Amino acid sequence: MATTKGVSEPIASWDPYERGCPSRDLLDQIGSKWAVLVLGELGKHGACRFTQLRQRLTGVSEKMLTQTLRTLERDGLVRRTVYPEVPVRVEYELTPLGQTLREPLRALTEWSVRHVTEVLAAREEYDARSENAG
Amino acid sequence: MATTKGVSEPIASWDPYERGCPSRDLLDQIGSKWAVLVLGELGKHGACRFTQLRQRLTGVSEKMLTQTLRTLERDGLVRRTVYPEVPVRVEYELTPLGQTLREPLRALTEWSVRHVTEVLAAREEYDARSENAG
DNA sequence: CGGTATCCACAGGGATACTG
DNA sequence: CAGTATCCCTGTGGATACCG
Repeated sequence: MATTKGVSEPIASWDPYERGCPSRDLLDQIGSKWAVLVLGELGKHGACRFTQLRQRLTGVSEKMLTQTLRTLERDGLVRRTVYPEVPVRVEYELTPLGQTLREPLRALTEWSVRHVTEVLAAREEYDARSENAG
Repeated sequence: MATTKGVSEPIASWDPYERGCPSRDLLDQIGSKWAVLVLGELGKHGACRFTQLRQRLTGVSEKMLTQTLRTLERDGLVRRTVYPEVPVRVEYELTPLGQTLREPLRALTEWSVRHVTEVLAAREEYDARSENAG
């Protein structure tokens, strides 16, 4: 799972609208389904354990939660701390870098909550028109 | 192709952290790879034609661009206007609802551009440590 | 020009079982 | 508790060809 390191890969551009641009890939990462939710949870509750996250993010599989946390840790957004107790305890929390993502992500989440009814209405109208035209 | 309309589906919750919540799905939609970029382009340049978008979003296939635009149109975020000329001209632009997404999305995009170097550095460090640790 | 239709490969992601 | 390993299926998304 070492993923491609790409340390010496030529960087075509820093414009996120260009393919192969690191910031476009990054944008894709942090905007991904579970990353948004994990980051949001850690932003709201502070340090969380694995099981807490799994319970709060209804429907996430262990595999995806682990995978998401590993990626976030690798990207320096989340810090993973192991407490060598028995049984072992592991806590996840936002790094300072991760903290800087709180506000943008919170804004996006709030948008989706505030405007979901409008979107739902738009869908119904679109579907209704498709039937008539269709 | 009518996708599930889900008009009468029971809504479990409006908390985006709950599975099956419409706002969580919506968050997933607007955060998706191409939707972010399409919305961003339309936010920057105003009305755009299909071919313009395809050229600016380097690497997007016609299929995905069409699919993304259809979803955004159905969600009421993008308006599609057909000018019955020969050859036909089609323009896409943000609706008022879509406009309200500009700022949150711009903030997120800016974040990824501003912090990409830190993330890249974090990855190298993480990978280096993984090698040492075996 | 601006799509739609079809085929196909592959990765994302779920379910389950097992381990330090 | 906090994962890892495995299997397997679906959806994503590319390539190609054709239509209004």
